[in-house]
Amino acid sequence: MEAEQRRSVGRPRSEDARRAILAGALELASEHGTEGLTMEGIAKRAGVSKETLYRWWRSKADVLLDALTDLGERAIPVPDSGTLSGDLRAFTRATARALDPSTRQLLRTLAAAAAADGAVAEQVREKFLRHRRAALATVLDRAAHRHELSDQQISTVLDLVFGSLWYRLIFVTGPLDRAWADAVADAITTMARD
Amino acid sequence: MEAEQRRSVGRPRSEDARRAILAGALELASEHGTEGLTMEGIAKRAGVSKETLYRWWRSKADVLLDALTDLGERAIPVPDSGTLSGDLRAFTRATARALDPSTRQLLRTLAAAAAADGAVAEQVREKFLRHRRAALATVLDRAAHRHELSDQQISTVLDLVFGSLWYRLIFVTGPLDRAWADAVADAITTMARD
Amino acid sequence: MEAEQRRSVGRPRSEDARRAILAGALELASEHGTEGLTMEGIAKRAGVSKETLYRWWRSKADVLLDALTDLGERAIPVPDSGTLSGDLRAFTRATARALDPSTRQLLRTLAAAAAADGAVAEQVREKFLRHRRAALATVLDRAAHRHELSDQQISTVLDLVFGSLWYRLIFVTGPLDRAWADAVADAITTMARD
Amino acid sequence: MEAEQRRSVGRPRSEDARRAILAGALELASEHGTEGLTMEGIAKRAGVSKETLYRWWRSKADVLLDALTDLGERAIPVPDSGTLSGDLRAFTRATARALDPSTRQLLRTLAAAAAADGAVAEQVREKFLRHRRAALATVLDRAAHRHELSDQQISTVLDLVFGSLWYRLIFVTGPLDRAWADAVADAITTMARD
DNA sequence: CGGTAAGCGAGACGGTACGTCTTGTCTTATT
DNA sequence: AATAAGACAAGACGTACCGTCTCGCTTACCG
Repeated sequence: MEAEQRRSVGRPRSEDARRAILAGALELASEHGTEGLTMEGIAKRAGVSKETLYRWWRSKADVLLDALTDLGERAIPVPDSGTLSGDLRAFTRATARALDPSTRQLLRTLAAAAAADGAVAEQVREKFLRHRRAALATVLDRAAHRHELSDQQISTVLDLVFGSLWYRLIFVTGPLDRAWADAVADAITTMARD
Repeated sequence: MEAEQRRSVGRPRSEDARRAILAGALELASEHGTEGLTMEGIAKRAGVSKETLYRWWRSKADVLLDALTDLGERAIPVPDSGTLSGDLRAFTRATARALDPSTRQLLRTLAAAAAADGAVAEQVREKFLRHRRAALATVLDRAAHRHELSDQQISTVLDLVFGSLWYRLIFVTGPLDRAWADAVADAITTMARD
Repeated sequence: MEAEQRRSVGRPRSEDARRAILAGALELASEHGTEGLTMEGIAKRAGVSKETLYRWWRSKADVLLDALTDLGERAIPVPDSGTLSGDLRAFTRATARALDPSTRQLLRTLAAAAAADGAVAEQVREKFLRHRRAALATVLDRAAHRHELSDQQISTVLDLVFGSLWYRLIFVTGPLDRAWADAVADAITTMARD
Repeated sequence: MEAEQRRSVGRPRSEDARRAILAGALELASEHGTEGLTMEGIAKRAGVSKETLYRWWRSKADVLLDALTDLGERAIPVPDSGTLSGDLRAFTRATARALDPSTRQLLRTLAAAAAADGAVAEQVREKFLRHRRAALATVLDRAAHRHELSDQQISTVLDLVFGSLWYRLIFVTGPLDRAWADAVADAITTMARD
């Protein structure tokens, strides 16, 4: 509807440029982190003029967020083993498995941007964290229906699980491996068992 | 010993400059966050030349960490109410109480620096996080002795509690108030009750 | 001829656009000089797309010259008082009188373009200077017929008179007023009197 | 005096950088004219940062003028043959001889800058034209003492001679060679002869 | 009278230069 | 030897025009 109503006037936006920019931003953030992520660098990597970059995005955080949206909206598998314990383990293990080095660098860059600027933090919440939280919330809701967990606990558990994850990611207080996944899942399960 | 052996030749280091720099860095980080924290700005605020700044510190993160060391080493009260539940509540509540707006800005700036650079993350861990973890670890150790908690759970609980804290601080997923303090304390207590 | 041979197919060129562009260019050059004369600005002022501008003119100098053609081809009154002295005074005085502030700005802009680019200089010569030189040459030719002046001197005198004019216009070494007009006319007259 | 009072504090200005910048500006202006003279290009050619450039000069016109000052202050030989005719010929011929292609390009660039900006025009007058006018004025003064010329005519003659020169330089209405030099010198001489 | 083709507006695009800012290093004279 | 003062090379910032491009719409003519 929107697209049809907004009959395009003028040269249409280049989809190639858009893709190259978002891909370039992801690459730079993955490879060189916050330091390597500059508007100048993104433009160069994408073979695009700065003008074009600034026409569509206000800042590098804006570009990065847009680039991560796909990744953010990618369907997150919601395990359903019938027990909270099983579901939690499946979720945390899958999460740990997804964290290859370049993804970690990417997420650290994102965290740095969020920590540096409240407006970015809000965007990260809306465009990125929300989907992950929703996936885990589904699991927890089911557990609540089975009376394995109280409703009030759900949001606290969300913070505990994701908090632990980002905390380790940012400050590297320990590995984010299968051992971590199981420890967190077990801790929450124990907590839920009353 | 060290000081006496290193018989100083030439002009001694200015203690005034050192203090002014660390104080200035804290102010700038508290007031304007990552954006406002520049080596240039710190030097100006402290009435000191950039040369002096770079002679003693390599980067702004280095200055900030040094400035935060006092704050980091300030004795953290370790509650002892006789129960894990009481101690946890006391700890989380005290923590929440300490988080006035400027401290939050400061900690967010610190988190941004750590997320951006692994070397900084390590320093933050060693010089800052360690003390807080040690304080909470003392509480948890006591609980372990009373068999309220298993030894393996301790490090997981540390991550859960501090993870939740920094997660909220960075992404602002919710307030860090008394309600948060109690919810986290209760969750951990429930978990420990087997 | 040309127009009839080139039987137009398709939409005819917009005369409105052409006029608006030339008028806009003159205005911008008069008001803001070289600085304010940009293709972007001309298009905007004329309410025309850059495409249209570039379709018909290659550069701003091109537009400006075209815009000045009317002014260049406007009949320049050739005085005929019967004496070289009278004719010269009439010519230089009329010239000085025509130089209101916005015209000066315009001519300075033209001079800047000519000085910056030899191709533009040639165009200025052909489309603009030629007419003025022809007018003065007529006066001088008559004087030569009356033996007030030798034929070889004519081109030198042209350069002296117009040189003095542009020199003052560009470098502002003095006013271009009636005093100047008379001084130049008298100097040339004296020279011609052998 | 000045230099001794202004005891330098801080790192002294780099004389190498200054020279490289002025030389680079001259080269660029001589080789590529107005088009090729950019602050970015000067910095690059001089192996200097833009910061340094902007620290000492506000604009390219400012740099160019500074670069031309040496050339402007270079002693201009004042001929003294005893007759106005001889002196004038010597002066105009020497001037024409000095105008090699790269100098012409340079002067055209200067004229473009002056025509484009009144403030630059004033600077050009003060720092550049003044010396040339003074040299010719000396010759004319001598002629006035010999009663070959009236005092009032002097400034007019200055404008006529230099006007003719710059007019040909900018608009290329004819060559600036020995023939031009003699024609102008003769015209002025004739004029002076009453 | 409907097809065809150039003109036109809108505006995106890759570039280049602008003038400013911060970084980390350096070179002085002073303390 | 440490300091303040401040110059320096490097390079990113965000903006402005450049000249080109790609659309869809308009306006004639020509068959």
